[in-house]
Amino acid sequence: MNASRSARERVREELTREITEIARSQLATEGAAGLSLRAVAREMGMVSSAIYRYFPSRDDLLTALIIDGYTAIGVAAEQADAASPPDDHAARWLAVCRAVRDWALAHPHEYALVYGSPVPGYQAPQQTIAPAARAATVYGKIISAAHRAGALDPPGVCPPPPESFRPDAAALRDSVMAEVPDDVAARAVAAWAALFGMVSFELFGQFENVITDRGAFFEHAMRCQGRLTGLPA
Amino acid sequence: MNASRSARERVREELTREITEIARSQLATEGAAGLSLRAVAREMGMVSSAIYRYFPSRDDLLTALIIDGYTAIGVAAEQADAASPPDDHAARWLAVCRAVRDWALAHPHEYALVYGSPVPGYQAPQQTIAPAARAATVYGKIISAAHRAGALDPPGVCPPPPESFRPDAAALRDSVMAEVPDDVAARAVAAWAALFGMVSFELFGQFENVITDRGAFFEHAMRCQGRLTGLPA
DNA sequence: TGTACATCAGTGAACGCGCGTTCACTGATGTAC
DNA sequence: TGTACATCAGTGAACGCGCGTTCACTGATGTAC
Repeated sequence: MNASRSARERVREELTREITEIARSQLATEGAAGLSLRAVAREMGMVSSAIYRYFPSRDDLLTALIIDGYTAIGVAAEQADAASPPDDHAARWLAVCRAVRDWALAHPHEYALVYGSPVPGYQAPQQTIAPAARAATVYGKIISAAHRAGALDPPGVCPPPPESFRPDAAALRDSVMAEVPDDVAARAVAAWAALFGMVSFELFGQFENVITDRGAFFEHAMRCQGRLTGLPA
Repeated sequence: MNASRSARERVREELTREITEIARSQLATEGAAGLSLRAVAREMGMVSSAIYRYFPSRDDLLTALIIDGYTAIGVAAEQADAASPPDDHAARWLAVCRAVRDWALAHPHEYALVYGSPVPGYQAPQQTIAPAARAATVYGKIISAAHRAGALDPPGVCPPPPESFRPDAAALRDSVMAEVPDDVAARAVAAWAALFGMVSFELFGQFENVITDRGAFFEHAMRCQGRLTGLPA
C-alpha cells in the first residue's frame, strides 16, 4: 500500500528530524567537537546503535547539521532582504548584515560550525556547496540590482582589482551577481568577507573590552563597508 | 648553590619549551580539540603523568599555546612594520596585513586556536589579554602616526560612528591608537576586523571555488580597507 | 480477507580505543651544617 | 670535604569515563498472492 509505505517513511523522516534537532541542541552546549552519537541516542531514549539506521556515521550527521546551518543563514538573509524596500539597496545590504549577525548571535555554535575553524578530521562533502552559497546569492542579487539601477558610486577610493581576478569575476557574474563589472565584484567580495570578520570578531570574543555597544558599532561598520562597495549612504 | 639551582631550572625551562613545541606540532595535525596530554607525553618519551610536573592541567597547556600564538602574530606584525618605510603608512598597513596572512597560512591550526571558534569548555584566562593586543598595538601605531602626519583622508564615504562608541574610542586612544578622532578609530577597528575576516575566509575554505589567486585578491581587498580608513592609495 | 514472506527499526552486548587525572613510589639532584 | 636531609622529576598502576562502530538478534510493520 502506498499510504502505509509513506506512513513508515513519515515516521522515519520525523525521527531523522528529531535526531538532527537534538544534535543541534547538543552543538549549542558542547560545540562541534563534543557532538556525540551516543549522547544523541541517550537523549532520544534509544540505544546508541539505533542511530545508525538514520545516519551511517557521525560525519554524516555533522554534514546534515552544516547543511542546516547554511540553509538557516540563507533563509534569514532571504527574509531580511524580502522585507526591505526593493529599491533601497543600502537598506537591503544592511538588513542582510543584521540578519546574519542576529542569526549568529542566536546560534553561536552553529555559526562556528559553518564559518569558524573547520572541525578536525572532518572533510566537507560536495553536498554542502550549494547551501553554502544561499546567503551569498541574496547578497549578489542586491549588488546586481544596485548596479543595474545605476545606484553604485564609481570605484573612487579603491584601486582596480588584480588581473588574476578577472576569471573569478566572470564566474561570479555567472553564479551570484549578474552583470556587475570586475571592480564591483571584487569590492563586493571584500565587503562580504568583512561582514563575517565582524560577526566572528564579536562572537569569538575579540571585541571583549574593546567595543561596548556591539550592535550599533556593527551597523556603523557595515554601513562603511556598504559605502566601500559603492552603495549609497 | 645558585649556579646549580639554575641548572635544574634550565632543564625545567627546556623541557617546558619542548612540551609546548610538541603540543604545537600536534595542534598542527589534530586541531585544538585533539590536543592530548597523553600524546604529548608519548612523543616526549615520558609517562603521561609526568607532564603534570610542568602543566597542572590540559587547559594550562592550551593557555600557553594561545599566548604563544598571539605573541607570534604580534612579533610577525612588528617585524613587518619595522621593515617598512616609517612614513609610508599605507605600505606599513599592507605589510602588517601580509604578515598576519602569511603567519596564518603557515600556522593554520594555531591561527584557528586564537582567532577561530573558541575551544569548547575552555575559558581564556586573564593572561591571554596582553599578548592578544600585541598585533593590534602595531596597527594602532600606524594609524596614529598617519593621523599625526596628516596623511589620513577625511572620512568622506563613511557615516559618523554611533554615540555609544565614544567611550570605546577614548579607551582605544589610551591603549593602542593615541590621538585619533572617534571616526578614525571606528573605521580603523572595522578595517582590522575585515583583515581577519579575509584571512579566516581563506583559511576556513570560504574562498574555495570563488577566489583563485588569493594572495593578489587579499592584497587588493586590504588596499581597499586601507582606503576606507583614510590611508592613501 | 488471510496467510507466508520480506523488509526494516530498534536492542543489547561487545570490541578496542583514548582520554585526564590521582597517587604512592623510587631515585636523582640540590642544600645546609 | 662529607654527611643527613629536603626537594623535585619521573614512574607505573589505577580509576572512571565516554567514544564510534559492528553484529547477531527480536519483533513489528508492510507486501504479494
